[in-house]
Amino acid sequence: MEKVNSTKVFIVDDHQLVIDGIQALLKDESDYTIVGTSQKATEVLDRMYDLNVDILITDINMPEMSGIVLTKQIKLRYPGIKILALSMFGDRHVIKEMIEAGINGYILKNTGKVELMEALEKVSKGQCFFSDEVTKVLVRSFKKEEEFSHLTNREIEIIRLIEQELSNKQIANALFISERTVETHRKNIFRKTGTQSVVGLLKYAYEHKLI
Amino acid sequence: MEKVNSTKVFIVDDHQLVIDGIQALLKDESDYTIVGTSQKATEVLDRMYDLNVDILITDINMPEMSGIVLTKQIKLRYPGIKILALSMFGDRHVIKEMIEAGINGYILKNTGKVELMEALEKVSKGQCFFSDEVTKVLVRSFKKEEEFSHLTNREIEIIRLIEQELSNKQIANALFISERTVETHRKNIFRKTGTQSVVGLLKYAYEHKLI
DNA sequence: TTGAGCATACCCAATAGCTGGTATTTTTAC
DNA sequence: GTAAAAATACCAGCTATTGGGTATGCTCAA
Repeated sequence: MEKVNSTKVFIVDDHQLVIDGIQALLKDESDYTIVGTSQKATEVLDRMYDLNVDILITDINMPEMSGIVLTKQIKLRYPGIKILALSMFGDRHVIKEMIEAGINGYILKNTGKVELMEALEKVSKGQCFFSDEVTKVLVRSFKKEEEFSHLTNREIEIIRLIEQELSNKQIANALFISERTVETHRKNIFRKTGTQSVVGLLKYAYEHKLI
Repeated sequence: MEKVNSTKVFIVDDHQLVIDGIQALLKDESDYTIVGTSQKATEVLDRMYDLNVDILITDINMPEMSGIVLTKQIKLRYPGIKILALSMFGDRHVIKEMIEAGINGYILKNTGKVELMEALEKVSKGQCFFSDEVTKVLVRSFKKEEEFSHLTNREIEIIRLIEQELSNKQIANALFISERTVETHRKNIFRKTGTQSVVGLLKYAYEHKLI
């Protein structure tokens, strides 16, 4: 199993089955050796110390510590480790944050073995790899670049107050502005986020981590 | 690979990686033969026809058709097929619905190979298998049985529709009841949950895993 | 210095949602 | 077989939200 020139891979995912799955997929690939796995992002940092890991495959949505935080920590303490993000979703903001955190690749869990191998190969060579869907999001994002959904600070502040169950009047009092102003902000918020109700807005806010 | 007495398994999951993973895990287990896989629940029904499947492993959260609907359909048309549900979450209501739909087992994706094998073994024998976490939910549910929030099924149904951003009128249309009835249900829901706005209600729903 | 973007503010009409009732018919449970 | 619980339905009135606008200072950058 251990091979001198093989790439050392470490897997972090809170779903053991995904870990086992990837492990099974890579078992026969002598180019890759899995040197460790973990269900908790929090314990990964210390385990990196003596393993000489080449590629860290990490889930993004994990309890306790997200893949984003983990990536930042890893890149800070072990800049040599390449990171391949593995996620259920191709959310624009998450992708953006992960890229800013310094990932080398981003694949979705609905991709298969072939793409995983391709991703590992590219990443191990120092190149980048993104799933088609992720690339699509990137391109779209690049084209419109915030154009339609750039919420101002004031708007985000108001979304948070809405989430606190304040009515327009209460928000107006809290911020020392007129109720009319709050109404205008709400209108702009709905327009920018493409939502039409508080419910939709809050789902948007949760998704985009505004709250 | 094909073995006469081996149990025939079919896997449905919208994440190809999970499929590949399970496939890899079962590759060396001669007791199980994977006779097919699919990323779309909608196409599974027809493919069951001549495969003589023993166990269907199905994800629950899938686009287009949920595992719940799929289970019901399968049980209707192929009552002999055993169904092992595979999910990210141990949501009380989903578990309940799946059990009502007739599943034989329910495991979480954060369980490993050992548990998967155990589950397959029990299910293939006609027994049931539930992950520890799922069992815990079942027991808790049995003990308190709605005690603290005793929302009725209808009420929960309505909460879910509210979460889907439907207005009272739309909910009324969707459920073939009068708008007045929906209003009454809403009143009762607010009273029972101790909330006063949709926002509060949804937070309550998320906390109590009603959604 | 001019224009874009932001925060502020107002008006009006229409719609939706909330409050606090009452009441009938099923269903379920004992 | 009866009583409780759930689901259904209606009314009236009130408040809040929404969507259509318009408009004024202010700041910052081209």
